[in-house]
Amino acid sequence: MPDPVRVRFAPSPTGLLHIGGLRTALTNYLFARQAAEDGRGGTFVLRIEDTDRARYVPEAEADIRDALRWAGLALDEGPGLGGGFAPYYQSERTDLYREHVGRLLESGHSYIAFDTEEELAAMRDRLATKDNPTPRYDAATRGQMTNALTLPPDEVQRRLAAGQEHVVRLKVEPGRAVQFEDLIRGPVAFETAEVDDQVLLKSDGHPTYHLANVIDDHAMAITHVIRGEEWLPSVPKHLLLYEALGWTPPRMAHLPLILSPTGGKLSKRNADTMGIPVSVRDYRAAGYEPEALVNFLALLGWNPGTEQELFSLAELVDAYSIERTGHAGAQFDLGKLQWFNAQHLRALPAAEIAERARPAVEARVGPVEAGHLAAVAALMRERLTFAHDLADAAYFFEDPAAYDEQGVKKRWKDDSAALVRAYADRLDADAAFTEASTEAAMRDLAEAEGAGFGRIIHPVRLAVTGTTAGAGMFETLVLVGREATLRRLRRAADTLG
RNA sequence: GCCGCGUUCGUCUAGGGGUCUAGGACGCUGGCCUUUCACGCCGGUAACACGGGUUCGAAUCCCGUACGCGGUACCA
Repeated sequence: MPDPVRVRFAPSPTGLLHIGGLRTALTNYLFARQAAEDGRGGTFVLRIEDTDRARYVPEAEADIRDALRWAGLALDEGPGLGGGFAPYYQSERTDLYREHVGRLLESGHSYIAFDTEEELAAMRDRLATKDNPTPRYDAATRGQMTNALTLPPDEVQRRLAAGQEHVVRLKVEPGRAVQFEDLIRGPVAFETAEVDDQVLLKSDGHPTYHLANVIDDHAMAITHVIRGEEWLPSVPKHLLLYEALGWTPPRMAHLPLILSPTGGKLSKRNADTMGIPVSVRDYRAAGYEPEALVNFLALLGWNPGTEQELFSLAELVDAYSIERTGHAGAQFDLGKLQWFNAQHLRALPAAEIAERARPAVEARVGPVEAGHLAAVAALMRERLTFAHDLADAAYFFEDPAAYDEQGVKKRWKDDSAALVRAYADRLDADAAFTEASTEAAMRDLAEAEGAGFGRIIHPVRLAVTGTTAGAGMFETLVLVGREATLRRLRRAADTLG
């Protein structure tokens, strides 16, 4: 019986959670949930990889949690959530890393190095050529550096006793092939000659990503490592570490990257110039529904093999299979995300759309009554891309402040004022004021005046809503209400002449 | 430069030797519906990077080239 499935999302708290990070989290979440449904365990762990104190941003963790919660990705284990593998902050696991570094030092799999940053830079400068612009610290060069492999043992001891700053490096022996089976890409192979003597323990005493990651994944019984493709090149380092520590590595899956709409890296700067949000917080602020973002992200680089495109999170859990993930980077298409947004939005109950639209609507027209707002949402749902688009239909709550210029030019004729006034008079006598009665009133008027229906309905819409577009005219009138309709009709007749 | 990973409509993708005159979705577009705008429905546009090979047969397998992306840090 295989070990119960445990996966982790291990962000570094260096800034706001990225769209790419959310995708990684989502994939891990789906993998865990599906395993859980199949009775194979399925624990989704959050681990905070705060080993880079220089880039540490205190607010980042809260942002990450907010983003996950908003997206509906519930955690099973992590800081503050319990689980038997605490602490979940790497900054609190330093002793564990030091202990294992001690083992690696003893077994000869790693060594101490004293080179300063300047010395490393000097080495690279000295060794760099046109054909080899970035020389590595590895078997070929370490003999020229200042480390426990080149210094006499007593000198090493003397320096350590004197408190000289140092790092611990992984001793990588060339001449071996390291390979593994990626869940998404299949067999991937590397030569150890291409792997550098990676720093494992930094001079500030903190581990690097590679060390902490391997130790924690093992210590936390992680069975599947699912992360972005940018990590693929560091897999051999990790595999060598697992081997040196005598551990069985977890299964690994490297997700294709999310690219900018033009194919490049979806960096913050890059995205900004294209008007694309990059942090989850920005998507939220822009009015994207979490269901839509999740659906869109899931389908970026993955498909169910059927023609279904609209998925809820629960449906994704059932349909997901990591083997069906594509291998190539996927360009981000904001237009398609917006389509997903419209689809998910209109699938919501009217009352829910109303509540999601409420902040934007109230910012525009002040407090609105829930029932009325829901009725407006029900009428307008098919015309919305974002919930906040409902605020554009402010005429349901207040008289139009202006009339669409183009619309007036096109629809407001010489006889419009008279017809609108006449229609107002008829509605004045219409006590019922229903969709049927208001429509009948207009048809009667059209017939009595010998005017085309369009001669009346368009000016009426302009008068009542200030625009030329919108839902059914009579449904709109009923929602606007009798008093407001009459007032607007007469006012438009006066002001537009 | 080197290493790794990729490459089907503009974009997301289906497809894994014959069923591919390459399917779906977004976008764009023609029409229908509707005396508004949308929605919906019907239609159109548009792709197997290139060159060799294997095979009776290749979008699918192999090799090479080109191009793209990632990595090449005491960042993750």
